Amino acid sequence: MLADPTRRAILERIGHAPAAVGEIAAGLPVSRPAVSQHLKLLKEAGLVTETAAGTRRIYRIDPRGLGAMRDWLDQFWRTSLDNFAAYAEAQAKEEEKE
Amino acid sequence: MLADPTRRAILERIGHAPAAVGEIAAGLPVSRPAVSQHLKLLKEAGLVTETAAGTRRIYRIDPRGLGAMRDWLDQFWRTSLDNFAAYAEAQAKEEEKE
DNA sequence: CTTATCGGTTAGTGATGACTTACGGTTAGT
DNA sequence: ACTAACCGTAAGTCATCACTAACCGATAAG
Repeated sequence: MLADPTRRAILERIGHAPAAVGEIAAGLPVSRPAVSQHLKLLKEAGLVTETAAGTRRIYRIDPRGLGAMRDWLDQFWRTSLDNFAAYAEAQAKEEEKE
Repeated sequence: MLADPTRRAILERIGHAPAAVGEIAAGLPVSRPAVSQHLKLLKEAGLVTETAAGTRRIYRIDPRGLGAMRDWLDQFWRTSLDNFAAYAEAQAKEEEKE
């Protein structure tokens, strides 16, 4: 998902300020349909929302999706730290025996 | 990077407890060399550390790399929220004019 | 109604990358 | 030394995905 550089660029672009598809594509070395396809995936992933404004579609960051991803990583980070600490402690006791 | 399911599975595996390559591969539907290749990338990405133990190589989560990634996402999340709020406010003032 | 702008969709192509098989190197045990 | 266990690497294959070109629908302006 966030592996693609173009997709990250798009996210940072509309993370800075909401923008239409054409505007985003103008600042990137790819065509407009490519951006459109990325936005479709980002919308399905819940990272982006779309609002119609005339013929233009304004895309914005969806704080909920981004927050959820943050929470997930945060959770994983914490449990990993806990297990890391637990193992370090167990290791210390093991060496104490010898 | 974290786009690949196998890679996420490996991370969660050794996030739970340190493990050798063969042990990790045994719990996954892929071959041992595949796991080895993933671990190479994860090590280069700073998400994992390797320690030799006889013929076995024990892999662990590297809290620094994982924390860095967490911080990056956290930073991005916060600035996006700020810009989101700023635009909402500007929008409110704009409507106030009309 | 006609024209222009804006954007989503489809089909096809090229590149990236995940995987397996085969091989070689290193350490532990006998 | 010989054998076995464990692992990294190289080469090749196959699927996935990002991209472009072409097309069509919808809205705005004249």
